[in-house]
This record gives sequence, structure tokens and C-alpha cells, in this order.
Amino acid sequence: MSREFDDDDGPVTFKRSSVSKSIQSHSEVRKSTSHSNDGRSYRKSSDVPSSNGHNSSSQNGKLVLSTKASAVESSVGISKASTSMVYVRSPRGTSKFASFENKKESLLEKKIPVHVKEETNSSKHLKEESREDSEDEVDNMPLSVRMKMNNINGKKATPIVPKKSSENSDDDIPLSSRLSIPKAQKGQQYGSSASVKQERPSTLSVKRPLDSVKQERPSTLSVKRPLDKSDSLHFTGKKSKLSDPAQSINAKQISVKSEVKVEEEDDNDDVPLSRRMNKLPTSVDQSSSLKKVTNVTKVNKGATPSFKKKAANFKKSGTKSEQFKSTKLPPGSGDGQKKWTTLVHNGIIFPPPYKPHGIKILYKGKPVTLTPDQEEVATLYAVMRDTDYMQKQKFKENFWTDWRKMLGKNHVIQNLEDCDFTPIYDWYQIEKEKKKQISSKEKKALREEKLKQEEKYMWAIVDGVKEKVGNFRAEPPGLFRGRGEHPKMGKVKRRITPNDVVINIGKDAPIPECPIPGESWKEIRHDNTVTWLAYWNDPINPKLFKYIFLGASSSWKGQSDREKYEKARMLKNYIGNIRAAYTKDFVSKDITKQQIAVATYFIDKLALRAGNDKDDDEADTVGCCTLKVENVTAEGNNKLKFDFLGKDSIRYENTVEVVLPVYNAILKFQKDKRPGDELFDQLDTSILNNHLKELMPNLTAKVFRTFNASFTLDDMLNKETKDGEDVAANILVYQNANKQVAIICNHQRSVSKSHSGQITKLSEKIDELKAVLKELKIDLDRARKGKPPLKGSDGKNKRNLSPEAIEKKIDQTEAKIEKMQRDMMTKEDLKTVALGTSRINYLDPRITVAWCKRHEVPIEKIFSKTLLEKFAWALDVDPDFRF
DNA sequence: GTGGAGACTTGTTAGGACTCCG
DNA sequence: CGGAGTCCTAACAAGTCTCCAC
Repeated sequence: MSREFDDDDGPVTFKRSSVSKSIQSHSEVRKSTSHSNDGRSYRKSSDVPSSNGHNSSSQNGKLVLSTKASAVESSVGISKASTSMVYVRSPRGTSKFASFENKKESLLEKKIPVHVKEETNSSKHLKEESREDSEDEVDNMPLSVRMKMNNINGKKATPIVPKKSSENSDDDIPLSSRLSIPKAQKGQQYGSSASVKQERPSTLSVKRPLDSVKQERPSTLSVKRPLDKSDSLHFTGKKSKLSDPAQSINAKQISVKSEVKVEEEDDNDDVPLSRRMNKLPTSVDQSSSLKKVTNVTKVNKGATPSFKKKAANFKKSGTKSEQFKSTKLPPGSGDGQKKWTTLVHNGIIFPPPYKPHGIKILYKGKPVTLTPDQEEVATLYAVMRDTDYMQKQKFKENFWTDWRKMLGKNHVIQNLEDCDFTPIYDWYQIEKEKKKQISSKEKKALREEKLKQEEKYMWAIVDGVKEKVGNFRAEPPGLFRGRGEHPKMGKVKRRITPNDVVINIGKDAPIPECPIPGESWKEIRHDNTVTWLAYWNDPINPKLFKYIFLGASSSWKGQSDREKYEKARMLKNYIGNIRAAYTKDFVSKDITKQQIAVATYFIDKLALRAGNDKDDDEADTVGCCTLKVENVTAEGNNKLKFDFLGKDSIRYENTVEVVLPVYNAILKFQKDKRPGDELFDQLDTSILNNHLKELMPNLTAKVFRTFNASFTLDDMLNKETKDGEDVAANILVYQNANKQVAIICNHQRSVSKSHSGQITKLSEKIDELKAVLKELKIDLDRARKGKPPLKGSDGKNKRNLSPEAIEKKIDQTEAKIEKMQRDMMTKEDLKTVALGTSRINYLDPRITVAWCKRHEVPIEKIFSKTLLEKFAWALDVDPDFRF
């Protein structure tokens, strides 16, 4: 089977023998959860029980993607737009959003011509793409997969230029030719001997069978529908209308009529978009592959929140390349480009002033009176008694240093050890309890009250469009909870006041009223090249800023999200050449080149982060460029063992088989170095990224992670989803794919406190059921012989059932047991794997949406309400979309 | 090319809301 | 209805990457 085959070379990034949170002795915060990815961890989708095992029976058939286009009339904003559009697959295989049909008919009609056009284009494009895909897939796959394939397909080297679709078949060529390795030899390079084998149980690995990679997507192609058909419609309402000019926001600025607004929007919106597009490589304009990308982008554009506008643009914009060229601007982000024309908001809110409780702590057994300020900080500390931080010396030390400053040198309290915070702790527990006791009615009332007060801060109006603000609260005072062994943990994070806060707002917008009487904002700015609404300097590290941005559902975020995924998709077209290039450099005489090559290989193969340099006053964590000698161990047989603390001090532990030149290079880099020295001493992220940019416009290290994650999802979904399965089974497939991505990206979570208890409970229940089963079997036996059932374990008499009835019961019980066992395994399996992070940040939502459409899975089963809002830009993707 | 400022994305977790089950 | 378990989200920490001055 191809699977077996794969095993050898499979790059499969991730067979992690054990992924565990940083277990180092010192960081007890993270529980050492070696999540064993032993056989259990990876099972075929069908074997993987869903943790919550829902079956949504509700949607057989048509009701799938629902996104009610009610957004249009929503006056309050996206949040109101109910996402329940009905996605219907028409007989032809085309699909449409039913809601459009009703509500938007006229619009739709108008659009038709455009659509037709688009359709033609897009179908062409799709065809091209599919051909390309099938032919070039090798190149596109994440390294892991790909490496396997190299064994098989030798290719000629070509310069690093995106492949044109017409040249697709040559695509692969470049790689090999650069290597000037004949096919057969190539195999050697990546082949069994040099393959990227991983030592983990094969079950764990994310395998991508070669042939599956090549597999085409037959039916999908035929099921075309105008790409942006629904787009324009169903999202018109994404941005809430201003009609609900909440609060003090200057209603004048807001265009009142939706029509007008749309127009306005168009204008404004386009600018940034097109500009952004410029960021994409212009150099490659001509290449068809690039065109492809552009095209896609363009099409997608239609899917952005303001569809009408986009659609209009399309009409106007002519050819893709035209459009592309037309918008030339310097690349980069946050880069001096105009992001908005008008910006209105109400600033931010601050936590209420501290209310002293008057509870005294004990010092050497005696109550001590504290000033409100001192008491506030003491309370912050007291309340953390049950956290792991209390075991950390550094935490206490830092706290004491800061608190002591507040107490003053001559204070009665002279050391922390003699302080007993129990009275405050107890008081706090009681307060918590009281809070719990509040009736749900009262709670609701309180919530509503709060909401009312905050409503005006929740929205900003950007170029006439009402958008949700992400976080509009100043952070309250607290003790700094750095992760891992952060040198600053425990420091007092002082209260932020308006004097700390810089506001960014439109020139003509009213300056937000300072919510604290007698104080004023630190500064008012009118910088339309940035998207933040406010910031203050982080009191813990004044070099850093804390920003207030728009929420994830805003079009700013949505656009950059889309760009991110488009860039990752573009990498597909370059990846073959990139791999060829770095493979060649594995043996470069130029040590910098060689290090770049090996680092890129790790990033591609293992989805490592770039690894920026860090200051001493941060936790000691590393990424690819900052790996230390001791983080990688050569274990023989071309195996490298990685073990280091990455972002958030999460431990990355993985043993991988690499190609021989890489293995040798690592030995060379380690030579004559001591622990603590950098493995890639000639490298840093800027050198690496500068190099990557030579290979693909705007390419940076993190793009590989996005690419790897999204590609894997797309690939697994398409391989593992079976036709005709019910929704529950499909969801399992999705969860499993999601899980593999999480493993690749090393997204971990701590095991919940109640985990082991839950497992115990489950297995007890299973045992019970097994006992029942046993009894039933005996009864069946007796029933067949015409005897009455034995008394139950409770001593009661049981009903006399027919053998058939008993058989039925047995079947039911067996099914129940099976389900519970699967649930239990899934639970165990996922106890340390966090699926959410990749869903939010790494998986192109269009993959998910398109898959849901194809397999009639309601999108709500996969995306929560907020994710649906965040991914509004992706919801009307064509069902045929492939990453 | 280096280092720092600045802006934006990615990541984990705590705790509240919601759901399920008896 | 209440408690346990699950799901979601807000909060905020910690990354990445760009730009710019020297």
C-alpha cells in the first residue's frame, strides 16, 4: 500500500513520539503530558470517535451551510447576522444559497452577466488548477509528503520561478535537475535510505500516500458554479449598518443609507485591497501560475464582506493581470500604507477603581493594616494561592520586590515568608461563593447592565462601516503571569490610566471622552497607516505595546487573513523549486548557505517557527534559528532528536529521520560547540527571511506553517472523507485531520484537572455495561432453551423476553460499549492536543467551508459562532475549492 | 548588518455559558 | 432542576516580521 510506502520517506512531519508540554522540572505549570502518539493516536478517521459524538441528524441533505443573509438588514452588526444560510446542491451539482434566491433576487439578476463571465474564467482556472494539481502535486505537498514522492518522480531542475500551469509537468523537474540527480538516485536522496522516516509508530504519522496525493478530484470539477455568485450578496450585510448608531459615535459620519454606504464602501475598500494585492509578487505577473493565484484572489475578493463592491470591481477591472498591475505599492504590512480614511470610535474603558475590603493580612501572626494600594497588591497575591506560580521562587521574589517598594523600607513587614495572606484568601473565597449564589436572573440583569455600559465602546466606524472592536478594556492591574520560566513573573502590573493611553482616530472624528474625570489621554493621533485604535506601553516591559485593534470579524482582519492564506497557497507553486534549492545547499561550501538550507528544511519539514532572537528578560525559549546545540541530538541512522522549549515554553519533542546531508550538516554545525551555543550560528530570522524572499515574493518562515497546516487539512479531508457517510462520521474525519494539524504544529493544552476522573468514570461505566452484556448472553441462552432469565444482580426478577428481544438488547449494549470505548480513547487521545489554535490561525477556512458544502456537513458543526463571523469572508467559497 | 521600535499574528488558559443527563 | 462535563470566548502573553536609523 502506498501508505506503507510512505512510511519510509514520508516526511511526515509529525510523528511525534511524544509530545509533551514542557516538563522540565522547573516549569510545573505545564503538566508533563506526554501525549503518546502511539498507535492510538492516529487512527483512521473512521475509527476515531468524536469526543462529543454528536450526530446531527438534523441536516440530511440540503441544509448545510447556513448563513442567513439577514446580515443585510442587521443594524447592529455582524453579530446579529445569523449565520444560517441554506446551502443547496442543485441537481446540476451547482449550489446556491437559498437565501439569496429569496432576498436578493434582483441583485442576483443584475449580477448574472458578471457571474457568467466569472464562471467561464473560473472554470477554466479550475481546470487548469486541477490539472496542475494532479501533475504538480509533488511540489505542492508539504515536505514531508513530498520527500517520499521524490523517490519516485525525478525531475529536472529549473530556476526558481513559479511554475506556469502549462509547464506544470515540468514543475517537478526543476527540483531534481537542480540536484542533478537521476530519478533513481533521487530516490536515494530522499528515498528509503535517506528518507525522512520517523521513528514513531507509523500509526501516528500523518501519512499521505503517494497515490492519494495524485488523486484527482473528479466530480468536483464538474460542479462548477459561478465563483462569486453568492458572494456579493450574502455578505453585504456583514458589516453592520450604521443604522444603529449606537451611542455617542458621531452618527453624521456614518452614511445612513445602505445603498450609499455600499458605494462608499466600495471605494474605500478597494483601495486597501488592491494595495494589498500589490504586495503579492508583481514580478511573476506573467506566469500563469501567478495568474492563477491572482485569479483566485480576485475571485475571492468577491467573497469579502462587501461583495457588491467587489463584484463591481471585477467588472471594471478587466484582466487579472491588469488589476494586478494597476495596484502597485510597496510590499509589507503596517508599512505606511493608508489603511483608512475615516475612523470613529469611543476610546477604551478602564476597570473600576479599587475598593478596599479592609481585611488584614497577618505578619508574624499579627494583623497588619495596609493602605488601599498596598492592600490591592496583597490581594492580587493572596488570590493566587492555588496556582502553580506560588511554587515558583522567582514569582515570589519578584512580587516581594515590587510590593516592598509600595510598603516602603521601614514598613513593619520585612519579608514575605512571614506574611500570612489567608484572611484575604478566605475573604476572596467567600466573595466567589457569593457570586455563585446570585440567581441566574440577577446574573443576567447584571450582564445586561454591563453590556449597556460597554456598548458604546464595542464598535468603531471605519470608513463609514461599523465594525466590532476587539478588546476595548484597559488591562486591569495584576501580577504578571509569564509562561515558563519568565524572569519577570510575579511583578506587579500596575493600573493603566488614561494618561498611559494613546488614541488613534480620524481627524474629523470627535475625540473620545476620557472616562475618568480629571484625567486625559496621553496623546491623540490621526495615523491612518495603522489599524490600532489605541495603545499603551506594557507596564511590565515598557518597550512593548498593548494595542486595541478591531475584532477578528472586521474586514481589516479578514482581509489580512485572506492574504495570509493566499500567500500560503502561492507557496505551493514555489515549493518544488525551493526544496530543490535548499537540497542543493545542504552540501554548500558556504556555511551560511548551508545553515540556511538546513534551517529551511526544518521549517518546511517540521513546521518549526522562525525563532527570533530574544532578550534576557524573556523566558528562554527557541525557534528554528535560535536552536541551541543541545536541542538537537544526532541519534544514528540519520535520526535527529529535537527537544526544546518553543513559544510559550511549550516543549517540542520529536525524533525524525532526515536525509543524510542534513544529518551530516548538523554534526558539522555542532562540532566544536558547547551547550548553549547556537546551532545555526550564522543565522538569524532576518537572514533567513531575506533569503526566502529571493525564492518567492514576500515569503517568510511562518508561511510554511500555514502552508503545511492547510495543505494537510485539505489533503486529509479529501483522502479520508467517504461518500455517503453521515454527518457524524464526516465530523470525525474532520476532527482527525484537525488533530493531525495540531500535532504538526505542536499545539498543546494541559490536561484538565478532571481528566483522569472522567476516564475512570467512563471505564467503570463500560465495565458495568460489560457485566450487563454477560448477563444478557446468559439470558439469551436460557431463553432459547425456554428457561426464564436468572434474577438480576439486584436480586429482582427480570421480564421474560423472547430470544429476539434479548438479541436486540445485546446488540444495543454492544454498540453502546463500543461507542463509549471510542469516546474514551478520543478523550485520552486529545487530552493534550489543542485543536482550536490551528482552526483559528492556520487552516484556510475555505477548505473547511468547501468541504462542508461538498459533504453536506453544516458549517456550524465545525465553526462556532465567532469563528463564522471571523471567517465571513470565506463562507461563500466555491464547493470545489482546494487549497 | 544590527538593533530597536512598532505593528500585527499566534498561543494558552481561566472561567463563564451552554448542554446533557439523571 | 442541579451538577458535571463540554464548549466558547476573553484575556493577555509571546511570537513574527517590517521598517528605519545608524
